[in-house]
Amino acid sequence: MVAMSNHFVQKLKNLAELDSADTDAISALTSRPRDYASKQDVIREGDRPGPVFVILKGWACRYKILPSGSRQIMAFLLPGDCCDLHVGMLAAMDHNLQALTLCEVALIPGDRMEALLEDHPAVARAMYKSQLIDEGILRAWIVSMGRRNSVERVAHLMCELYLRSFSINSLNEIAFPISQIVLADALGMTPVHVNRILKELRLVGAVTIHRGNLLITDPLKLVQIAGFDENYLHRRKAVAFSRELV
Amino acid sequence: MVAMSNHFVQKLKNLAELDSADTDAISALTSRPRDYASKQDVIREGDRPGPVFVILKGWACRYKILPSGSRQIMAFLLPGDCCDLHVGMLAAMDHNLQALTLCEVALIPGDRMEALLEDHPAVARAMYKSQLIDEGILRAWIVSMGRRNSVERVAHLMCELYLRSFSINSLNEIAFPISQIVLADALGMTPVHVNRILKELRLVGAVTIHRGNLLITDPLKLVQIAGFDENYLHRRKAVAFSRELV
DNA sequence: CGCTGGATTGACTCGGATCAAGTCGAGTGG
DNA sequence: CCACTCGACTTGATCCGAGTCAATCCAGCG
Repeated sequence: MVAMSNHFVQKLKNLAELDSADTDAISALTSRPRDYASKQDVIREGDRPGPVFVILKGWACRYKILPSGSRQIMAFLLPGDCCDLHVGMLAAMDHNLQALTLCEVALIPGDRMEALLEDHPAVARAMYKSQLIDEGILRAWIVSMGRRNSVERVAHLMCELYLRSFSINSLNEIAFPISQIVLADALGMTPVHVNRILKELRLVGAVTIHRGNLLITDPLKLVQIAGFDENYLHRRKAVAFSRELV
Repeated sequence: MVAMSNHFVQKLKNLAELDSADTDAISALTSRPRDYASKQDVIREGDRPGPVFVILKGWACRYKILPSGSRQIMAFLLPGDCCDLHVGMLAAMDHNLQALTLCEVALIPGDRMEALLEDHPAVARAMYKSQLIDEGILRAWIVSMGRRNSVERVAHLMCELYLRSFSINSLNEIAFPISQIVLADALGMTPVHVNRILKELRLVGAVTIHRGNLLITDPLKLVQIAGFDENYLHRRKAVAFSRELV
């Protein structure tokens, strides 16, 4: 089977040495993706979890709605990202998963996933590593919410998303398909304030957002504003920002 | 081997059906715990991760220090909790782990842990489930930081810690061995404000803290203030608060 | 061509931070 | 046994970052 290498394969290859048998097995499991429209829920809080979701194209997010009606986004899922391994063990989802753009999502049944991990130890290693990194990202998110002010918070998220999508795109400009409203829900701010902060970052020449793209005009400045340390992303070879850093 | 059942065993038993061979294997790996003094770091950011840590007695936390010097706690570890499975795969810790009280910690070497998971599938299931729940707790923490005000945030944390330590203690009162300063670092607030909030919660008759113990005087009120929904803890049989809830 | 959802900007408010004292309790040593 | 110290707790006064409320602008689209 000669499958086009997808973002998922690409990501796992960055996490462990995979041979062609490994990548073929992965490709086979992700060959029949399903489409989700922008703003469509992939799975909802309370639902019984089934297959493992793998985002092949587009952006998605995890979120919760509070009694008050306000929403908090706890994670962005980029192409190549996958949702919780072993979710099937839980009785009910404790949060929602939603497509932020048109998404291509592979659904891997729990037993097929188990078999994959069993038969391909290198894939298992990559998946476990990926899970560890995801946890690190959650922890970094908590740090941002707790101890960074709004400019720092916005800048930090941009740094993270830039590095996470670096493998896909070229330099300094990445796809950034999220509205200020979504950004506000992710950062625990109001859309109004997000708007002001973006303006500020634009005025100091750090970044600009144009037609769904994020252009980092001054990487070093952005990193400094954010107080960004990429160690929590556990990338093997640090290229992007680190080149700019001392 | 007739080992005293410890909190770790107890916790895993709540997550999966374990036979005596399973529990014996676990006990064997946790029989030589090491002591850590209060405020002592167990492992530091940047360190190469080694064994898996299991908290047998006492409280610990994960935290990060920002360039500004302020600290954010991202997780509390209670007796029975264990740190990341497979950490050994990462090159460096991205956060610190610290004892909050005198702690007894078991150190399980990576290969012994691998063998345990391999030979005892039920234990593996319990561990994976535990990891999923820990992630849910991180996500709930993000929601608190992003969208709850300080009273709600304090109340929510109390609800969570109460339920998490419920298995150990009896009703309405739990050990709560953390200072207001630590609480502030966990909730992204200042110690001064934490103090005021605690006073407020005391005055409305929801909770009191006395000599390192948390007494929940009005569980229903606390739950209402927090907007607490315990679903993210994925407990099999819901007893505690839910009895009070409609 | 009007409708709609996002982006933008201004005026005003308020929750929580900051600054500054002062209190309390557990050691600790003379 | 008491004075001293040190850390945590408590309280008040003031300040500021971000929320709230309310218009307006703008682009895409049916």
